Amino acid sequence: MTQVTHIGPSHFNINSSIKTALPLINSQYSSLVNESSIGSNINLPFRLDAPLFNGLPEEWGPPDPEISNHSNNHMNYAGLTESSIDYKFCSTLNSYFDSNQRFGNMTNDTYLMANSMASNIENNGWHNGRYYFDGTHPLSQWLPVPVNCWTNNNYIREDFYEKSLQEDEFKTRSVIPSNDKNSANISSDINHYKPLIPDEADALKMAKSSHSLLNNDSMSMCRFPQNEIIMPDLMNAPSPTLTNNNLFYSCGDHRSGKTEDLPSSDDLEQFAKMFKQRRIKLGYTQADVGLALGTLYGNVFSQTTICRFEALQLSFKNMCKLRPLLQKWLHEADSSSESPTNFDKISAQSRKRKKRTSIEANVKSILESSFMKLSKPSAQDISSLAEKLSLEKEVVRVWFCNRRQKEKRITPSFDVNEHFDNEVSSTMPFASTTEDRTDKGLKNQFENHDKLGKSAGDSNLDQTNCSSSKRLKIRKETDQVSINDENTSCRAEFLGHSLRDPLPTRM
DNA sequence: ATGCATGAGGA
DNA sequence: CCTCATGCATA
Repeated sequence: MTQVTHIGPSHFNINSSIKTALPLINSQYSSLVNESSIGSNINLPFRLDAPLFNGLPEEWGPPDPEISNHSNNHMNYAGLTESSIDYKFCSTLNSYFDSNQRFGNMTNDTYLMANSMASNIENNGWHNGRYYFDGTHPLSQWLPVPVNCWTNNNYIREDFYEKSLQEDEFKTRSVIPSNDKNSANISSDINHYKPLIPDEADALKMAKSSHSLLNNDSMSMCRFPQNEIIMPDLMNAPSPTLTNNNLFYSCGDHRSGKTEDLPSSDDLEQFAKMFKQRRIKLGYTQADVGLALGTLYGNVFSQTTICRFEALQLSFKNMCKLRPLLQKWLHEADSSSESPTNFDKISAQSRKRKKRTSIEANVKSILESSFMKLSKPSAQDISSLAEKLSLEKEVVRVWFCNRRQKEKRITPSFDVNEHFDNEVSSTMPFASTTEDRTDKGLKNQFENHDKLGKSAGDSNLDQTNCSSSKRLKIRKETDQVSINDENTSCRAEFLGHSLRDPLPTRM
């Protein structure tokens, strides 16, 4: 099922983006709810029936009175200027992007908002100096400012800000500098100001029971032509990538007209994340899923495999293969309100398995270092190594096989390497984070794919190769997006932030 | 969640 | 012998 929702145009009147978008969102939402299959995923950044203040969700709360005093702008809403409201909107979105449910629960309305903000930024001089540039205000921290202009207690003057936009030192600002003493009190928590998030069940209930609310004036207020934006299908379509110019999709590979729609690594990553989240919410274990796949589609899988899928620890190809199955299962599970089903145990146990040999740490590290030197040792290499380590040759051989396989996973774990990487990583500017590792792993895999793609005319891998390279590219863009880019400026931050900054605390 | 293992399919 | 998908058994 490909759910394509047309709304539009992409650049609807932004000056009142929220006010305008709300009814539109609501109408979108109501139609989404009719699509039972995805209804349960809906998660709005505010309650649909939230009391409105001046046309905006009241739960967004009152402003900091002190800050409002500083504003010499017309107050539209609770002391915030219209632009600030837009900004809040943006930060709300960022919070969503940031959170684990970045894509899993992101819904069309969110995309709509994102697009609204992007348009706003692009077309309407969104950052025209009417914002609060005070680091203490939750809204302001998302704004790009030159580092040297950022002070905690002063507002940046409009002209200063304008100027800053021209300058190279323009930096994104997603984290309040720690060397600013005054900012100590506003560190991480406020730094990721979070909107109130409705309880999911409530939101759904509300949505389902309030069609009237959604349908009447929202629709009539929606005076936009219906044909420009194509909304992504949340469950099936390639997920959006916020790193490129188009907010709405990171299309498959279109380079050769054939066999497209192989998911990109991003897609897989997002799907896996979403999948896990849903699975847990639905109360299934990894093992349950594996068995269910058997009863449903004849393909039983072990807990291990499901686990690895969720952790992106399979090969790219393997991930691609499993995804549709899991997707299908998710649909089933999502729609049928049944609790975990009873499953028929399949108990065909084949011949006895070799007792698992456990390799000692020190031995392992020797293996590891020899792997670094030579990942594919010859039979002789293996024998001699085996002898040296007093291991069975077969064990060593298998170890290398497994090690190579591990190397090819989408997200290889680097635990074993750490020991050897110490020197390298200590020279790196940042502590090694999970994300770093992920990137490293991904690159690794891509490199492999690239090689493979070139060396042999292996058509199987061609596609893999494409998406991999693409992904790499995207990654790179992401990395640079905040540095400088004429037409990205604000937008870049908006988008870039969502992919790179630490997860918010509350949720 | 992972380490060591199996077995199919390929050169 | 290798790669690849996959899983038992265990940390």
